[in-house]
Amino acid sequence: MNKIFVEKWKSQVKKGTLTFIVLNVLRNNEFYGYEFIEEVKKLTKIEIAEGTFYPLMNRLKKEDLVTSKWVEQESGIPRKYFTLTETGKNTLKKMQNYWEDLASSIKKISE
Amino acid sequence: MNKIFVEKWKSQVKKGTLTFIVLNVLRNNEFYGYEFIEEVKKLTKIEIAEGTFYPLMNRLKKEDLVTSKWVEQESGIPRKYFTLTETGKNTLKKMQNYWEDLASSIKKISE
DNA sequence: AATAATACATTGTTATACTATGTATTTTGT
DNA sequence: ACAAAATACATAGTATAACAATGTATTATT
Repeated sequence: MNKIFVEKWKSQVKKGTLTFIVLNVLRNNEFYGYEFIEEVKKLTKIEIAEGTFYPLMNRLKKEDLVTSKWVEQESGIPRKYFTLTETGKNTLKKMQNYWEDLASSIKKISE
Repeated sequence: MNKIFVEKWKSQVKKGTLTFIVLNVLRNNEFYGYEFIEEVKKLTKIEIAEGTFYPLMNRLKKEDLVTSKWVEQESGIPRKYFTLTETGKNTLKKMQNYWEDLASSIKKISE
């Protein structure tokens, strides 16, 4: 309720951006959820709440952009690994085009 | 309902991004709504629906990031001009820091 | 005279990130 | 040995913002 404007704004910027980040990071690598969140935190300083990540991945699965498989561990809880599908790769390319336009436009107007 | 994934995603990416664009464009210029929408379309190819713009500006006014004044025209409908406040300028700087981090992070992971 | 363009505005819908919460196992600290 | 923190997945409810649709009114175009 009392988050300041910039914090609320950051949360809004993540809408859509997170999907783009997820697909980008999965482009060349397989990850499981917990690992993914840690990885993105290191790479980008962006903190993805677990309550954001798992529903997001389920949406992406439903849209057939990613697949997942359970991998049993020698010890501990099984991990669910996510991979990009072909549809996911193609969709990512379209998103990359849009993002590049957007980022360069914003760069232009903020100079 | 039947918009394809990428179109829905573009709409989501605009959340937050539009606020950032608005504040950036108003940084050095005064604009009225209709003019602003046309200007952004030319500068960035981004189409801001009027039903997005006016509620957005009202939010920014309520947050004291922008002010507005009506300007009567010699002919035609009066125009409502928007200007950044000091709070708006300071807020914009914080947003710019975040955006630069985000944009460079995304650039990094998409290579 | 009709249509498009200019100009501001509101209502209702939809999508998504977040908080809070829950389950369960393993590792670390004291 | 025991408590706390970290690992790992998951869901329910809330808040926010973009958009479509619609509305009012004036001016320019054809």
